[in-house]
Parts: sequence; C-alpha cells; structure tokens
Amino acid sequence: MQTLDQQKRKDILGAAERLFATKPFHEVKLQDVASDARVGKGTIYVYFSSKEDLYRSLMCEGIGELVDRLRQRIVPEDQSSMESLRRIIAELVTFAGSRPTLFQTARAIVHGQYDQTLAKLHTQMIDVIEQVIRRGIGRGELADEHPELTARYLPGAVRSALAQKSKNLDRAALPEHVFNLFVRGLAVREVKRRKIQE
Amino acid sequence: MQTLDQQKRKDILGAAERLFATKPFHEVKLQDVASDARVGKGTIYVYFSSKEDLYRSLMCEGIGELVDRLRQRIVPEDQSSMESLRRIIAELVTFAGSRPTLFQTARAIVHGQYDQTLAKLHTQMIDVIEQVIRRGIGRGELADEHPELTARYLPGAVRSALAQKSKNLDRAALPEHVFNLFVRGLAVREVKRRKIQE
DNA sequence: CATACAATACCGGCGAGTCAGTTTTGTAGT
DNA sequence: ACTACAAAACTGACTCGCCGGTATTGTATG
Repeated sequence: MQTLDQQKRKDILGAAERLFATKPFHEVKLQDVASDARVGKGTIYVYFSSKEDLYRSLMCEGIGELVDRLRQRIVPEDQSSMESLRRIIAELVTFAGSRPTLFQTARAIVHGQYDQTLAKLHTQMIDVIEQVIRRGIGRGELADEHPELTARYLPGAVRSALAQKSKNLDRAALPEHVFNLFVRGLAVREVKRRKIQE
Repeated sequence: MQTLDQQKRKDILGAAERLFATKPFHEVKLQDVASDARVGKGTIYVYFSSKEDLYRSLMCEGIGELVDRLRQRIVPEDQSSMESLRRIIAELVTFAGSRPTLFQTARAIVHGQYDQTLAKLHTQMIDVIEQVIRRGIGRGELADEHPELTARYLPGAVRSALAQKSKNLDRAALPEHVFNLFVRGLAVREVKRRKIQE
C-alpha cells in the first residue's frame, strides 16, 4: 500500500534508456516505453510527470551515478595524480560502455539551457577531473596551461571513440590508449630517451 | 529567377541552422523556419521534401564543407605532420565556433543508423585526420598505437570544450592548447630536458 | 496576363496526457 | 487463517491540441 514499486520505476527507466539510445527524443513514443517496460502507459505518469521529466530523470540519475563513481575511485591523499587520471579514464570508459545512451546523450542536454540540474551535474564531473589535474600540477607531476579545458577533453574523447559501435574497437585497449595519449602525447621522444640512457 | 532560387534555399538553410541550434528537432516549427527565412511555409517544400529532409540537407552540407576545408588545408607533401595536425585542429575549432549546430549535432545523427550519407561524411572526416597521423608515424615524427582512435578523440575533444558557451573560454588559446596536449601530453618532462641539456 | 511567391486557411494524423474502471496489496476483524 | 474491505497501483481506450504538409488566395512584378 505504502510504496510505489521501485522495481517498476527502474523498469520504466531501463526501457526509456534503451529507446532513447536508439532514436531521437521526438521519435520515442511513450506507448513503446510502456510496452517495453511491460507496464501500462498510464503507469509512467505515476512515476514521472511528463515525457520531459522521464528523460531528465534518466539523465540526471545516470550522470549523478557517474560522478559518484568518479569520486569514489579517487583518493587524492593516497594516490599519485597519474593513478587518479588512470582511474578516471577507466571509469569513463566503463561507464560509457555499459550505459552508452546516458553518456552519449549527456551532451545534447548540457547544451539545452533549460535544465540546470543536469548542467550542474555535468559541471561536477568536469570539476572532479579538473581538480585531479590541478593537484597534479601542484605536486609537480603534471603540466597544463588550462586544466579546465583538459578536463573537458577527456570525456569528449572517450565519447567520440565509443560513438561508433560498428568497428571492433578494442575496448580493453581504449583506457590505456587514452591515458597514454593524454599523458605523453603523440610526439616521438625515443631519441631523447636514448640520450638519457646512454 | 534561378539565382534567387539558390539564395532562397540558403536563407531557409540558414534559418533552420539557427533554430536547430536553439532547440531540439521536435521543438522547431516549420512555420518559424519560414518566418525566419522570410519565406512562405509552402516555399520550404519547393526546396525540401520534408522537415526531415531539410534537417538532413543542413547536416550533410555542413559536414561536407568541413571535410573539404580540412582537405584543402592539408598538403601532405609540403607539410610536416605537426603542421598538418595544427591546421586540422585550427580548422575544427574555427568551424565549431562559427557553426556550432552542425558540429555539435553531427554526432547525434551519425549515431542514427538511417542516414548513411551523413555517416559516410563523418567517416571521411575521421579518415582525413587518421591519415595525417599515419603519415606522421611513417615519417618517424609521431608515435601512436591506435591512430584510428586518436583521430576520433580530436573532434570529440574540441566539441566538448566548446559545448558550454557559458564560460569565457579563451577561444584563441583553444587550438594551441589542444595541439600541445595532443602532441606533448600532460606529463612533466622538465627534469629530463635538463638532463639532456646538461 | 502570367508568373512567382507570401500569406493564409485548412486537413489529417499522431501522440502526449487523462481518467474511469480494474487489479493488486495491505490491514483489520473474527 | 480466512474473509472482507479499502486504498493504492495500474491499465489502456479515449481526447484533444498541435503541427507537418497541402491547397487556396492575394499581390507584386514585368
């Protein structure tokens, strides 16, 4: 009597996530969401006040979860900045892989000026990354003129790499590759290294 | 009257671009596009067969233009790979700045499986970048395990950086920063450099 | 008079949102 | 334990407004 069935809410969100992954907002029909979630169309309105609200809830909870995970994985005191960076990237890749919709659509929403909650969550994510870089700079481990920019590149890069699922991207190699690129860059330094070693 | 025709078409595309930049597809009304373009609603259907077609044309022509520009700016024979990279990044930033809609929405569409034309154009863009990197590797100027991934990161990074227009991003600094990061990475190398110099 | 197009009116389909009715679930009384 | 009952949860057929698309009208131009 008391509680709305939280499982049902999850079902609806799950169906919505699947469908919004496939088509743009305006092509997703609430009837389909309902069918997919095995609930009546009206039930959706028990848990969400509108299609818009459903969509926003989906996004907010997803990004919120990502932010939480990032924070959990980072322990500034005990970790080198490199390790933190590595973990951030790994987490981004994992998340993007397991919940492609959320990660991908996140961008579309951030752009939409209306939803401040979501924008705020997005900012939080960027902030977490930026702080890690700044800390690394402070410790003398990293160098970066604009950490606030780099913090944005990271999720963007991961997103782009995973955007096309067609190719057989080596998922396992992705985190390491991103990490290496961001840390070392493309420039060849073999010669210098040899000089050092000699 | 032929000349007028093409101008009118441009007007419509321009208005559409402006509006699609502001709101999602389903919130853009054809009446508004018409008004904005100073054209009768019916006239739109002279040049485009449907709202969908208008949108697709807009995207295709935009991305096509970007691909052309990238190709023009790159002269593999006469340029170092670094210079090519620098130009690619500059072009991406410029384009993303001047035509935010196209750049930003591009990926949302690519994901949609229906439109192969657009997907193909997107692939072409990635290919241009990838080839530059491969050439650099061949010449011993660059090192990269997965150029096909890096080629995707680049536009993704730029896109992310420009996604939020709120902050006073230093537009001028952006290309250089992206270039430096991708080429050199975040790692501090002062120590090593000193060792070499000593 | 003819052409081209803006403006406007109109139509039909579609889908978000509603609500009256049905089912499920919790509880109280015996 | 069982029944009875009530309240919440759920349903899906229906409604209603909106907008894509078309047909019509008015007007300017040459």
